[in-house]
Amino acid sequence: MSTALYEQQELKIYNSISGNKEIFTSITPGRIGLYVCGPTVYSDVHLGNCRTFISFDLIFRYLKHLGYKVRYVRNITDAGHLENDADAGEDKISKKARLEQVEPMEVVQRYTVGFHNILKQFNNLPPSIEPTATGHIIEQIEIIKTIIKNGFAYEVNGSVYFDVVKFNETNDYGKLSGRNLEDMINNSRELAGQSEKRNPQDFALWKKAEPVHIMRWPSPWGDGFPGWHLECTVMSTKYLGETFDIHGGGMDLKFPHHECEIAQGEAACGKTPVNYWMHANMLTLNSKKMSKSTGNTLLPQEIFNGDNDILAKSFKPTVVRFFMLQAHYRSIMDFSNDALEASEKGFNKLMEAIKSFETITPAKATSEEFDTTAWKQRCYDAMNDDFNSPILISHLFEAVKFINNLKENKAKVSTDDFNILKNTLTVFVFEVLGLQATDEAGNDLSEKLDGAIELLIEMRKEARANKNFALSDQIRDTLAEKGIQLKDGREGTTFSY
RNA sequence: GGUGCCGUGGCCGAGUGGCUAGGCAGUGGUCUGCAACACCAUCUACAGCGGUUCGAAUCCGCUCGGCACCUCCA
Repeated sequence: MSTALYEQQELKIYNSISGNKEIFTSITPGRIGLYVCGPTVYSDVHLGNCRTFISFDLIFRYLKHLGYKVRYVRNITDAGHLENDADAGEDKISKKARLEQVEPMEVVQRYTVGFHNILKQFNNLPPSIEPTATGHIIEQIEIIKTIIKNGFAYEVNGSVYFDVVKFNETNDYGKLSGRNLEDMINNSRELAGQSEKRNPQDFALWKKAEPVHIMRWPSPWGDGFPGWHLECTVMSTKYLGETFDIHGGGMDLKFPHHECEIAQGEAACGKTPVNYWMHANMLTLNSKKMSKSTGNTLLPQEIFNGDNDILAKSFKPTVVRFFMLQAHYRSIMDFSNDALEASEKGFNKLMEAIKSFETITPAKATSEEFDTTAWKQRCYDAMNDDFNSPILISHLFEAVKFINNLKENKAKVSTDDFNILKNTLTVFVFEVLGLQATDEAGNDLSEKLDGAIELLIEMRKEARANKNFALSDQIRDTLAEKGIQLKDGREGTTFSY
């Protein structure tokens, strides 16, 4: 009988609502409900968006690795996300559809497919359930009715608003974002009397659809569409329960989005919806938040193609992923070409070490310099400390150094330790961090190319044997120009591209 | 204006009271026909000022600089 890892490990998670690292306990032993706010599919995802989803993919992967059965729900927002202020704004999807003269669902489809495609390239695992807002209109209407019945919402002119002031009398609006309602009211920029809301802090649960609005559904309050904050409450409740384990999302969603979710959940169900709130920090470009509205963005495709002025070359998705995992998910991370190039070299070093496992023959005992069991535990300790992937990676590089010493016969490893080392490193690199070896293309074309390169290496070897260095250098340099690098080693010449 | 976060060596980025983070770059070596690659070794640090302490990058205060949220945002 094998014991699940989670029973042996004490996992600590930084809970945004308490501001502390807390020992994680799931509601149901061995099972975890995880909800992460997904994208609004009205345009291409940029690299900043991707960072959040990569952060939570790491978390999802590690929880699974620990042996938890994780139900990971991540929504697709395909309606209800307003462009601007909740009163005057237009639905983002509707706007895009209107501008491009297509059906809203064409917009949704195009960017949903694009989103999936990009995340797949980053080797993100798909969530267990990926529900859409438009697929849950009925549930949203039902929960609005409940909130109204409980006295926390009111209807005005075909729209329904959440009554924040009323809610705050019995509950605490602002506990997640560390605000209090009085301050918010006092510091509100909004002018009184301009709105049909009772208070500027009130937010829409249901919006009346103006005649021009193409996305509309019938409701007890007339034709309209649901408010943005509501879908997450509805879908998390439906698939994970009224209280579930972990809710994640980008830091910028903390307020108002997640604050509103707490309010909605408490107003509808009378209990707090989430035990652990997790917020992934932003990716910056020129030390400013990557954000579509300011145009300060980078698209993943631009990096994969090297098609952007700030990039000196292209980078593989897995290298970008590695780059991101070298920072902690709660830290702001700055993007730059130099930083990415540095990560790429480190990444290659890591992969080379993994490849060289094949060339290592275990000995009777392990050199004293490396304590394999302790090393393995340090790897787990790092991840158990609020998913500290940078520390994990630093430990992986300790192993890399040891492996290189083994390769050079400067150290020895026992069979048992070798297996621990190999399994642990492989599991953390591929399963937990979700990295991918870049040269496992393995398709027909690459096999043919490899054959051709092998031939050139053979010819160069002959030339060198005959001291025809002009020819040997020509072969090496011409291949280098094509991006194929020859590496002369003790056991002969290898190559990479 | 309100609230919160941050400032670590040439670059990226961990660490929150005493123990080398790590990667990249640099330097020195090994290897090589030369080189590249690779590997080994290794240097440079905690924004400034003051305080608490036997001891502070780490705690407290002030100053300077930057960022985020308060409006759509991952």
